[in-house]
Amino acid sequence: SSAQSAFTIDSILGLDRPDQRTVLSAPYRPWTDVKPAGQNRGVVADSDASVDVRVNEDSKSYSKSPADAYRRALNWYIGRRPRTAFSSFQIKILESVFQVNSYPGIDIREELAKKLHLDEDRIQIWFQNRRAKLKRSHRESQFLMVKNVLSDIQSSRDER
Amino acid sequence: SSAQSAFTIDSILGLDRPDQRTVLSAPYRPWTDVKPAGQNRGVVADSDASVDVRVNEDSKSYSKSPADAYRRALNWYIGRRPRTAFSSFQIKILESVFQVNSYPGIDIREELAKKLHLDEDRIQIWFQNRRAKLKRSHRESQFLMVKNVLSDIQSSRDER
DNA sequence: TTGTAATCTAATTTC
DNA sequence: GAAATTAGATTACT
Repeated sequence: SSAQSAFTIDSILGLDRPDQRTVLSAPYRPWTDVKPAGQNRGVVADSDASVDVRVNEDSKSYSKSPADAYRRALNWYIGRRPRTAFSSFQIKILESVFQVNSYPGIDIREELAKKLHLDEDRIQIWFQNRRAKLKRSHRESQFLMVKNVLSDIQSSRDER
Repeated sequence: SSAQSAFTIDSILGLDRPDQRTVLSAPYRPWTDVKPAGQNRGVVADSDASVDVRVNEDSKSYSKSPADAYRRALNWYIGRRPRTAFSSFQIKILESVFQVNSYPGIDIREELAKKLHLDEDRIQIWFQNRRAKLKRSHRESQFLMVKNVLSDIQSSRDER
């Protein structure tokens, strides 16, 4: 029964419309949310209430060239979340939790979020990236070990 | 409690689920647990049945470096299928079909698999993920609409 | 330039 | 099959 024949590649290629994607799948940006009166441009994630003092900006003056401003505005328009800058205190806590549990469940993530004044989403992303980093470094060291073993074999062979 | 997976290989090896063993012992880091010799996986079976050699003509060429080989070996050990990289042609076809039918039956999936040189499983997973993506975007746009209505109400109230 | 937050999506798990 | 999550790869910001 050729119910399938309706979907040959050729026929499908015929009705190819380039810009249906934009209509169909708008970017998913939940943080574009209701902040009634406020600037939610806050970018830097945490606020008060903690030991955390993130003062010293060093003296890195960022170039505020029109090009940069334009790029930033474009990114905002495109919808990328402003990069979160974790405080050293927040990172210390996250790292110490990561030591004992690299896969914190929702409960732990929520608790961390509350105590560090971060969104739970930020916590989750942080752990994802942290695991990727650890895995990367582990992979590289393993690779180096293999490489060294191989070169050892090579050199011991050369000695003969 | 963990009566769920009583005698799976993973549970015996302690590779079960992260949250269950964090308290008990070392952190759960699957990629660290590599034990070279092969008694770890009961199901090794045949060699390359799922190695996924599907490098497509117009997709990015993959480097065959030792590091990559090692990564693939790791993935095999851990038991996760190597990530499939669909070619732009394949995606174009899949998207086109998705426009017309988001729930293709087995017959359509098989036909796609054959014509795109993919496993039918990959097709099915692709449609599942694609539906999830579409659902997310719908949720988001609905939310934006509500948000706009609310802010309209707010501003019209401010005008008084 | 480097490190890493953010994004996208294929694959997995649980229900 | 949906929902939630993880992994892998990449992008882009500082």
